[in-house]
Amino acid sequence: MQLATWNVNSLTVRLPQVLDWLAANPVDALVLQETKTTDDKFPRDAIEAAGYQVAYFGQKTYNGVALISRVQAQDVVKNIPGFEDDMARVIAGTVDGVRVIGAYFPNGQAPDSDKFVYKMRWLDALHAWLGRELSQYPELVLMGDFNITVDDRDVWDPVGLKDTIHCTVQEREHFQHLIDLGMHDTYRLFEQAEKSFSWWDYREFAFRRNRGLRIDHILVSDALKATVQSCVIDKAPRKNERPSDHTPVVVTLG
DNA sequence: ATGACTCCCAGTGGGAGA
Repeated sequence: MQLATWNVNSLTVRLPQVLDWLAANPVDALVLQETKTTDDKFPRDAIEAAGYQVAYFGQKTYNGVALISRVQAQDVVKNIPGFEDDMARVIAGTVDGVRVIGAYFPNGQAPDSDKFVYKMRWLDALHAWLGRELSQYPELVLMGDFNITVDDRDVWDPVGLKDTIHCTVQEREHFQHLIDLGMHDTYRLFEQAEKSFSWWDYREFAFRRNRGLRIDHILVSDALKATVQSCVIDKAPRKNERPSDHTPVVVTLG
């Protein structure tokens, strides 16, 4: 079973690239972030024509998530139950017996901002809900754009970016709290090249210079850990014309 | 450098992303 996550930075712009990518990478499920489109405009037909089912939860201009899967996802949940939020950030569903949660974590803007306070509140709510989901669905995958670097290996310039957004101690503590529930960062279960990132700024030729961050992650529960065969970042779509600033991450479960 | 690039909704600029 293969699962993937991709922040597409507008599905309207990136739909052809998503369809091309799925044709070349026929994964069982793909979660998207930053679809930036309302549900009435979601390109459902094009995705179904490619042989996939889809559940989606969007809004105008910002955010928006989708869960694309070979078999229809069951028991779909949108956003974090009990957490009041006007942003569309989470979609969860059960695919082939595996609970799949796709999430677009808040950016946080800057450590002293209101948006950072919201990010911390959102992370608390996610943690509480993930605990409940794990007791109901032991075989669980949490993946998406976390907007958090796990440690300095995930940062192109850890000295220059120390304590800036995505690299703060508070964000990394929240990530560790998720791990402490019995989750595993699948990328680090394997030997990986140094300076491996999933996002590069559009400016200053950041991709060409490999000035990036690893902020897109795939976490699996204890029950799935032994089945993980690989976790790879697919840099190919970042080389497309009009690329997303993020590139897909793919996990293979045996 | 409170920049850079891209997307969106707007509308001949500005917010947000990371």
